[in-house]
Amino acid sequence: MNNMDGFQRRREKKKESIRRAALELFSAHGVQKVSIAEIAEKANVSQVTIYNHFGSKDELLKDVLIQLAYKKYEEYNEILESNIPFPEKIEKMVFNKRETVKMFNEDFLNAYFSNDPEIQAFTEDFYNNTTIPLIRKIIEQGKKEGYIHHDISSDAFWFYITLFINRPELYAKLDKTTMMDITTLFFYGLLGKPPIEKEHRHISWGHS
Amino acid sequence: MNNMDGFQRRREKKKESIRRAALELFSAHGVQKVSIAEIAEKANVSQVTIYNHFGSKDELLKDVLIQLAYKKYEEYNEILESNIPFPEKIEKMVFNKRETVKMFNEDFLNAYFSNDPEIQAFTEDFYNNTTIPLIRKIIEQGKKEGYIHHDISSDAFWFYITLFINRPELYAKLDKTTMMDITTLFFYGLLGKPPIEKEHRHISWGHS
Amino acid sequence: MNNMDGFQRRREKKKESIRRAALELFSAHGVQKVSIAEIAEKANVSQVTIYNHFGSKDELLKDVLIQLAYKKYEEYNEILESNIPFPEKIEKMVFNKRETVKMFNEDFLNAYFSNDPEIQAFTEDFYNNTTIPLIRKIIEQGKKEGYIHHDISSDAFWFYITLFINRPELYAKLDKTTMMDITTLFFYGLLGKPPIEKEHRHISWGHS
Amino acid sequence: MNNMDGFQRRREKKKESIRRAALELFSAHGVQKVSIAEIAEKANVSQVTIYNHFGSKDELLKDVLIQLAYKKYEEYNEILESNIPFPEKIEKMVFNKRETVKMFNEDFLNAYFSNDPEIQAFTEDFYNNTTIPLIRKIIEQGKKEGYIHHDISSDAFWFYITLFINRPELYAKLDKTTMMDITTLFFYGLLGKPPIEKEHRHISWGHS
DNA sequence: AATGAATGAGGGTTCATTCAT
DNA sequence: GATGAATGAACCCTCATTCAT
Repeated sequence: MNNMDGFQRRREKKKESIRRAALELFSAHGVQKVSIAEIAEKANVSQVTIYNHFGSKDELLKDVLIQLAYKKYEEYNEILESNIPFPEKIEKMVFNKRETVKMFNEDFLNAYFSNDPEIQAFTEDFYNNTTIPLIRKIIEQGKKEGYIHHDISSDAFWFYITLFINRPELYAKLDKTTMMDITTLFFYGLLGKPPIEKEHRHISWGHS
Repeated sequence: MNNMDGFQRRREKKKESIRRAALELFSAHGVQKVSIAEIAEKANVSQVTIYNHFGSKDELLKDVLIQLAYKKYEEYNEILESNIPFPEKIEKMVFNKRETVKMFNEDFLNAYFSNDPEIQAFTEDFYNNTTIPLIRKIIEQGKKEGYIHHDISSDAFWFYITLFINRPELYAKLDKTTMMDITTLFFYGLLGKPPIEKEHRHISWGHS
Repeated sequence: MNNMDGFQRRREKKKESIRRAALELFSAHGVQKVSIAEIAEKANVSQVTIYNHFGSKDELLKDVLIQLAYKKYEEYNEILESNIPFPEKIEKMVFNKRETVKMFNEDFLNAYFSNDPEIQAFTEDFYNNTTIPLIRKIIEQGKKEGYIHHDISSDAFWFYITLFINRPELYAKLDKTTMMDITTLFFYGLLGKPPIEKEHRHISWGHS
Repeated sequence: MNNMDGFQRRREKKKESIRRAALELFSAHGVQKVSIAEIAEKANVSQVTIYNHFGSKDELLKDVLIQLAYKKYEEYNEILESNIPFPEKIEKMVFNKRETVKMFNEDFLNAYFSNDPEIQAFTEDFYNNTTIPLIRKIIEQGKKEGYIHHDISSDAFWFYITLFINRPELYAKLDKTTMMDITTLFFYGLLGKPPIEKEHRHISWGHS
């Protein structure tokens, strides 16, 4: 039993290190430019070990993406459940400079796995059972606290959010002031009135 | 001379047909997935002809991108100079379902040509001499007509615009109502007040 | 001692199950197309167990072939010793639809183990001490009973027989009438007179 | 035009040299054991050239087989149309030590291309339109001249012939006397009467 | 100027085999 | 003795690019 656990743990550790290497390289250079050989080297295993564990490059990619999806979901959920003001929650979700997820967006998935049934099933399932409930929670909270206009559909909200989310590599280049301007634009749009005192933005926001 | 012109014209025509083929394929499948052989076939020339005209795949890509940059600039400039209300101008620029330009964004360029001096030079030059003046014109007009809040920096404005621009493949999937919601969000942000009558949005917009 | 026997028996059982799996797969798909992994799976053991017992794929193949040789010999010998008319014996040997032995022919052996001394030694030894005596017995019996023409050398006889033997996968496709025609051709050749009553062929055969 | 011919001729020459190399190697070592690299080396071209000309290893194999089929057919047809006695024709067809065709038999084809529609279509077409008419011609001639017993079906005849045909690598090892014995067996079977004077076999054969 | 032919370098994948438990 | 994990070598194939006409 103990032995078995040891096996399993080791196995999972190695798989995890392969996943991590793959994610980093995929994110940095794109899926196609990264060869199995590179991943193997970065993860300190032989190429074949990757095949033994994941079957193929595509399977590895799928695995990485799925793991990532769950991880992201938990991150967001944790933020949502936390005890900070709503605008700050949104800010954390949207503008947080967490790890790069360049590859994790529908565009990419659709382009890469155009007809893969497994990925389609997962995507649909994940969207229905995980993403949508999460969005609903967010919107509910936002509307209840008066931070989201009640006329906006959840589809539109999600789409809007998605444009801003997951772009850490873009935000990384911006200076602080611009970043704050962007945040303002996010909340108030091109025409919206910016808060009177930028420095104390969070305080000045209240139930409008 | 006349003869030469004929030659030149033919030559340019062939180059153009190669460019067009390349752009379409690159946009549809991504730069890496498209082989020179495919471009050659689509453009009805031999592979070598592409090399004769452009030197290499990367050079071809650069050429395509640069041409595209100029074309896009002219499109935007034309809209700006036109005689329609400002919000409509912005809408046209941002939400217009023109041809796909999936590949034409800084992300992509940086990822692909990480250290290419030529592309860096072009990018910088184009940004300074073309993009910035354009943005400046837009902002000026927008502020003068009261459509853009006067505190927003041009960097932030540009960044914000960029998030929405060039996503025709995303907009294509949205229904009309959602699309209108997005437009509202774009102008007023999450917290902003949406127009009273959605159907006559443009009319209702005025100096807030 | 008893324990040891138990061990031995188990061991031999496992070896046998590996042999059987290997033979089936080799016969069905050819030696090269079958991987150790497949054999291991079919035999319900790990790949390493195969190596522990047989040393290598080639050794396993040799082992399988040698076992098969002995088995076939015994089959033939048994038929020969049995109490049925000579032509029927021949028929049983030649046209019997026993298990497939596609891989067990000199062609294959020579091709696969071109220079393997062990297999050469075995082949020669087996041929001298087992095949030849068997053939001799057959011919002797056949000539004594008038079923084989006395001028035919044993080499030629063996060669002739070999052409017909071990082709169960070919015979399987033939309908009954054709099969009988082939048998006739086998005994009488292209020019030979076929039996008067096909249905009672065996009866009609006699000392010509 | 001339130029075109030159191109075509060169191209065909190279393809032919690849085909020849492939055929030799496939015949000698079996399809699977031969790598594209080996064929390329033997044909004095790069591996890629093979791919440019044939597309894949399987396509190359198909091509080789199809070419071979036509060639063999012509060989046989030529013999059949020639002006020599019937038994000699058969002998030439059957026992001729032409090039090796180990790989060219239904077994092999079926095993290798189990479900390839192209090869199935070709096989069926070739069998119906080429093989069968040829056999018919042979049988007709044979029966007319009294060399084939009139009760034997053409299926059986073809099957019988096939057992003997295309085994040059086997015949190569036999001494002359044995070879003649085999020939006798082929014509007269195990029970048949051998010709009185082996040396003048051909002469002694006549309308029985 | 344009093309058909040819290629070196590299990528994903498989397999027989060994290592470590 | 048996197994899961790991691997080096090799294979088929693709691609950007060059050669020869």
